[in-house]
Amino acid sequence: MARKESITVQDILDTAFIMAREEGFANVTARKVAAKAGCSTQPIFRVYRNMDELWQAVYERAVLFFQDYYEAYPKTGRKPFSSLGMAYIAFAREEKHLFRLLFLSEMAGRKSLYEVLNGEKGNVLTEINQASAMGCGDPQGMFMRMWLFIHGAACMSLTGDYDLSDAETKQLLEQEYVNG
Amino acid sequence: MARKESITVQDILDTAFIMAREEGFANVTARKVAAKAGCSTQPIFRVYRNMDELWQAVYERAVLFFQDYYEAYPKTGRKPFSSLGMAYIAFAREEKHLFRLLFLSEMAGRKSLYEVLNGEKGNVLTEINQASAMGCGDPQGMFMRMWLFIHGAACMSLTGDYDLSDAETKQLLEQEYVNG
DNA sequence: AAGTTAAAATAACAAGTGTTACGATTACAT
DNA sequence: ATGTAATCGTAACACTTGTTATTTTAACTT
Repeated sequence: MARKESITVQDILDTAFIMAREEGFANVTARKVAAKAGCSTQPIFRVYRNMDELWQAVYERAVLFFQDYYEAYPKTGRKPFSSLGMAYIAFAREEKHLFRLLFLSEMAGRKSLYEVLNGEKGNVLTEINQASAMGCGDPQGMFMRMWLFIHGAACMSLTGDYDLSDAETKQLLEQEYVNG
Repeated sequence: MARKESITVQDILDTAFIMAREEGFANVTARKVAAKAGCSTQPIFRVYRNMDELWQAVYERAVLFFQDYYEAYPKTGRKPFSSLGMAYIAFAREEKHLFRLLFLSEMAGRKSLYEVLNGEKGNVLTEINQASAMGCGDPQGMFMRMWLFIHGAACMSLTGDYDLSDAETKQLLEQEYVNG
């Protein structure tokens, strides 16, 4: 019979994802992943047809990672979009490489912002309904305006051009909501 | 005496800049620039010590290009930051590769947002003073909040997640200013 | 113990990168 | 015309990339 596999799909995907997270997506190359996983490049191509497939898997893992990050983020904001926005901005600050991959890359097969935000839980819809219930006349437009604001803050944090503190972020977000 | 030069610094820099603009900064390689300029890679290394120097020159040219773009952009907005913001968002839409390079890259020697926006003309200061003259209590804070909004819209346009029309942009920007 | 078979390692290929060594070319002074 | 010297093209080096061919290794059946 055949030899038992010593490097699993999980080993490879785990390693590749950690590298994407810590060193950036561009560093997820066949040889570098193999080196970090402690094997040759061969097991990668047994499990994945080619590097594109591995990259796609890493991307999808990053989507799940973000959704978990949001779930675990403390829900202190009292206004709609406030917690979602704060989680998003904190994610940009703390997970720069993943943020770039998810929300700024030109990767083929990239999901839309809406798809990534929504996941299985439908966060955006929840917030929009909440805004509507709180008397917001145009919750869709509100979401869009809020999100421009949120995405702007996230990107500025990324480049270091302006990095809001959590308190500032919260205050600005809630103020922004009032103004809508 | 020596042979006369047939490929100038301008030839190389022009070619490299056009490539950065049309094909993206990552495609500005020695061989590709040479091919497009119709010469070997040798003239590049006569004029620039190495590729880093050429890339730096391309970057600085992009900064000037943006500043000219803003100067030439029609000043229809009646509120502070409105025209600057519209020009910035239009730039993101029309010059995606240059926008990435200028405002989202991790390039070494990258200027801060403020430096790029200000240039020699001091656009930001002008707008802040104008806001102050129009009775805005906290023009610095106003600028910052407006800019989060503007940058957010620009980045969303870049990724195609949400592309505002000029009219929408203008309306939102002026509405945002009122709310500040 | 020998044979089978899949997994993993080694090594190579082809294409790309920055960079450099080396001639050939060309323009001018002599 | 000849010499000089800088410019440019050719070719190479050293390195990286994805991918594949080949060999070695290991596990189980017989």
